[in-house]
Amino acid sequence: MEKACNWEHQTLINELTQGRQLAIQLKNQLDKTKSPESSEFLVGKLLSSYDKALSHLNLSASMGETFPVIGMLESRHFTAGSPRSEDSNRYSKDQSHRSVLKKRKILPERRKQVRVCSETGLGCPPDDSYGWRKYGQKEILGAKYPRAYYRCTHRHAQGCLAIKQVQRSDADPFIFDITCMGRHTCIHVSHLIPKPTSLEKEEPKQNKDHYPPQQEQELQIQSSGIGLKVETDDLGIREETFPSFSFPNTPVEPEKVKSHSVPESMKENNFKGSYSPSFVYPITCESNIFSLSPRQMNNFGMSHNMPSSESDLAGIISAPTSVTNSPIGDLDFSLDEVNIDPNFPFDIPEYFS
DNA sequence: CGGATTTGACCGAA
DNA sequence: TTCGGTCAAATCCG
Repeated sequence: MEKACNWEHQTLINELTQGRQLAIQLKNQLDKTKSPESSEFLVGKLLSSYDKALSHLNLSASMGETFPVIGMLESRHFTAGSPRSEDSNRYSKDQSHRSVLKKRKILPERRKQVRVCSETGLGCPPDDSYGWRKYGQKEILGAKYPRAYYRCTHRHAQGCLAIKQVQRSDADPFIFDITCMGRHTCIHVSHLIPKPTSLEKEEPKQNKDHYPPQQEQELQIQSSGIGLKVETDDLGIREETFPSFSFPNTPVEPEKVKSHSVPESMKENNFKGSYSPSFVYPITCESNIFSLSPRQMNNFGMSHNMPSSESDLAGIISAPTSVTNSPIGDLDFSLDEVNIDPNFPFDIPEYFS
């Protein structure tokens, strides 16, 4: 843990240092009124660096309140919100109550940023342990990417009023801003039942629907740098395995990706159109994936999608700055109701199309 | 065939 | 009037 803290500290310094250098470059560019494209690229990198740094800070600041991280770095910002008293009426079919239904959100709101670092992450938003049903998508003014609206699968069956909004960050397409509102009141079962280690089978939907409410069951993921573990309050620590993440591909235009400082290796290897549906969201590209044993990699469902050569690996490992250097290795992560699930079955279908 | 997603339309808040 | 959130019909998918 100590090592991880040092590493994290070092990474933080690196990120901030890099951000500073980029800012200087940008300043010079602006002085010389160079091409806007170049400036945009630098701004993108700058934002990315600061995002990561802030993520680290948020992470550090909330130690004890930990994050589940499967293939992403997550920072969380809780925002105050007043209770949405009329929420239970909002989805009444009675059109005469539409004025009530359309009330703007007043549910307690939680925001977090989730970083994904595989190319597939660009296609889909991160998922958590709950079953979410997408009910809308909207272009947001000033945002490059649309916002997707999800509500709990069990809304009708169990009256669960949890909803969430997912939007890709403008500054860094690897970051999803997730806003969760309401609490899950739905009952899931068997979340903690260890799943078969074979990840050849992908049944994320089924897994998703059987997770217990997180307010009742606190999970902690521990990334030991060797493997990931999930710690539950009542079951202790168990080795967690992750189903391969399966979701439809949603290509991101290379231009956009480029402008957001995606490492060359990822662009070359992954952005040429053939995304691998079962690829995984590694905890971090550099710090965790490559410390996994082959078996563990298999457990992570990435065996057939991992870079096939050492050069590929090196390419990714040495990728500049950005996707993430976040060494969240020895951090403890816990789940609350809006957290990402360790199983993280990125099965939300095509997100941004 | 049932459940999930897509997407245009609708509506209220700002 | 604009924008964001939701509805619901159409469509997709297993």
